[in-house]
Amino acid sequence: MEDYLAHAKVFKALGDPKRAFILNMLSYGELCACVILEKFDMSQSTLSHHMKILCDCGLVNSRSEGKWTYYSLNQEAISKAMGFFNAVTSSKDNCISNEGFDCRKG
Amino acid sequence: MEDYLAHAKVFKALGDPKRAFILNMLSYGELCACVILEKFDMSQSTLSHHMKILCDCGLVNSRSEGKWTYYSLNQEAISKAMGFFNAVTSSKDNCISNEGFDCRKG
DNA sequence: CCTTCATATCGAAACATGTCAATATGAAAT
DNA sequence: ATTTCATATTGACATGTTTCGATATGAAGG
Repeated sequence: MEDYLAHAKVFKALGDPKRAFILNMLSYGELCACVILEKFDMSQSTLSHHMKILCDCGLVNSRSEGKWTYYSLNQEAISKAMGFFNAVTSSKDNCISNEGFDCRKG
Repeated sequence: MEDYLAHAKVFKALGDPKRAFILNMLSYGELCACVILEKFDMSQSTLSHHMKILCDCGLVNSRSEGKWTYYSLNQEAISKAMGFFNAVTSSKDNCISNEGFDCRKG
């Protein structure tokens, strides 16, 4: 279940449309917080809070340069999240079937 | 931004480790609610609530058969969620660069 | 019909989240 | 040194989520 905690933390972060949108913005390259802020109708403190959540779950990296903070994607974390979906969609032909799970047989 | 609402709804659903685990259980095939319930330390009403969230976001289909309810994955919804990650990770070489986003040039 | 069983819904309590204004921090410029 | 600017943190409030026990629904079996 611990695997699922890490995955769930990433999905929880993306569970807010604004954060999902920010992730997409960052797919075009590193961005300064002030630029991201311009695209939204939200306070500076709220954006800072959202960026912290994206960083804490590992999806986004931050880097300070003078007064500015730059954010970028962490491709490895994104690959891990995709791995969850791959595991879910991959064929399970070699695995134990669901017959053991059938409630009419218990 | 509407795209992100749909995506965010799916991610929000997976933002709970129990629901992420249930999705993985379903990757092995269709399951009866009563069987899922056995794997968790939660009340029946709580499981019903979680299954509703997984169904409402489209990730899971449900089917009634007599007294039982069977749940299964909706592969299309899963593909769409993967599409979000693909969009984020794919090369953006042909797109507008981030130069227009640079806070030092405004 | 009445009971039993599986699931859904309701109502309430505890907890988490999103948001803002105010304030703190820390770097750059004057 | 002082001010200014970008960002982070704090505290407070409204809203949403998770959870349970209790109750409702609806199918199957006596």
